[in-house]
Amino acid sequence: MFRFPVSLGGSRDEARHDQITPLDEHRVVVDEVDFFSEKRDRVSRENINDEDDEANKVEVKMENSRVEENDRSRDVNIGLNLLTANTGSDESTVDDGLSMDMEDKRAKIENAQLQEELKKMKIENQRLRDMLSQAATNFNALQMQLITVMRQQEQRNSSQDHLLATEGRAEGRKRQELQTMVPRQFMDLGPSSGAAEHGAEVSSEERTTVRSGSPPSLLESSNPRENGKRLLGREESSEESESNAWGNPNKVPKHNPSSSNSNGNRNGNVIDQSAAEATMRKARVSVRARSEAAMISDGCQWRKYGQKMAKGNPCPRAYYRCTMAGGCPVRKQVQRCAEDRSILITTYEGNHNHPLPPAAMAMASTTTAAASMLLSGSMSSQDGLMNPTNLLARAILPCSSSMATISASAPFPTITLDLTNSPNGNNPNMTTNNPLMQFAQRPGFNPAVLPQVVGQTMFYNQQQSKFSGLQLPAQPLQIPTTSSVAESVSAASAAIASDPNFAAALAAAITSIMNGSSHQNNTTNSNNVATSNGDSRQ
DNA sequence: CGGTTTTGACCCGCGC
DNA sequence: GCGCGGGTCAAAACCG
Repeated sequence: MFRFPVSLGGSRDEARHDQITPLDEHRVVVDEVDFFSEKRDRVSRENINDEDDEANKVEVKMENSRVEENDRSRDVNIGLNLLTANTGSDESTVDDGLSMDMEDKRAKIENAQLQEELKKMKIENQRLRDMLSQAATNFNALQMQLITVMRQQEQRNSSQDHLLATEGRAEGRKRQELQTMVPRQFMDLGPSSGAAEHGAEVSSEERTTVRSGSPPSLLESSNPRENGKRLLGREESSEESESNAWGNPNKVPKHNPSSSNSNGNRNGNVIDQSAAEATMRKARVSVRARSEAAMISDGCQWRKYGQKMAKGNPCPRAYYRCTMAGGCPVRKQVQRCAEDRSILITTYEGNHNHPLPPAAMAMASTTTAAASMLLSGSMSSQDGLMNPTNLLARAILPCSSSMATISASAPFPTITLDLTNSPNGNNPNMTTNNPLMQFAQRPGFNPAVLPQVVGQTMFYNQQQSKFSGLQLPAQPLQIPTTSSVAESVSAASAAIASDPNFAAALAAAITSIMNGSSHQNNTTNSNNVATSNGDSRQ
């Protein structure tokens, strides 16, 4: 089991953890558990030698092989020096005073050698990180292109259906055909594509407004509270559309007939869509982790804005808001588990509308991917059978576990990622059958990084999810954990990429998605998950 | 002095 | 309608 490093905490924490037993007195408390501290420390250490590394970095990017040659040449030189030192040490039998000097020289040379190696490792580390970042960027770009193409295809299909529907109304002999056509539209296109009456037009409108968020009028009309004093407090800027869409996710009515009234040209299908997207915005990802700290560090900056005593739990629940960017809608709740107070439950809600530092990407991607899986599973059972994400989930997560659970219970669909699994896990065999678990067993695997790979795939499907209610399958998600929670993105990605089982599963899942894509639509051009979830409200 | 935390009050949804 | 619980606000206190 992973034990988080601990350090002395402040008086505030002592007050918060008044439940600590005397047996725990010898245990020190930290302000924060930093899952990614190792990574950050590495970055900060590298910054010390930034000037030295810069020149090398340039050369690394230009020609890797040259770097190796240069490094090799350095090694040669160092070796020569060492040989000289050794020779000197041989002479030490003659003169002890000289021996001391030579020992010092050798130590210095070794030190220099170690520093050289350290520098090389830093350079390589940086290069790998750049490569990973570049790969992720390329992947996102390709993903967006794919989504765009598929949107265009679906738009054409919608147009054809729309044309047929119009003709069907004009020609009575085709009505029977039309009756079979319209239901298919609902089934294939989903609420997000607009109903048969609107077809591609609505789809086009969505594409242009998906990033601009909800019309302020909609928010005002649907939420009288926004007209009051609370509107003055924050997210008052209509330009911050994303924050308008996400700023008050809880304030979006679950069933919002007024929204359809405010958009008089929308039909009932859009109402379903609105409700579905309201549900989407309410999706939460809960992370359970063992921690003595008051809050896990996920790389983001949070501001506490409230604290409440939750019923049935002696520990207060703290409410945090992301302060990395103005108007960021992401919030999280932190509470200790009532049964096991060493477990910290952090519930994330919303998606960031701003760039994240690398240290924050892991957790953010984790929650996003988990929410994606949750949401993509929140579709009708009929569609769920054809849902590639379900196939993906089956491929990657073939066996059940209690490590993560999906809850459709009101008021919010929540997926819980349990990172507290003990060594005596519930089912030790599940690691042998599950490629994900297998590669997760590797040293250096960071469970928080996994969804950066898997989640990207899920993201695509998230955009296509049809919400006809929360008929969530009992499809637990397994996010395993190891002792090396703070490992780097590079190590995990390399492990992922090098695992043939995982690669096969992922390839199969992606293939499933591609094959099933012709039946999907309503994708967005945005890779900003913060907007993709929240701004498509109509 | 600006940002954060604390904390009581308020609002809203939901169940009875 | 009322009470309860969850979530949020915002003024005051706190902190670096």
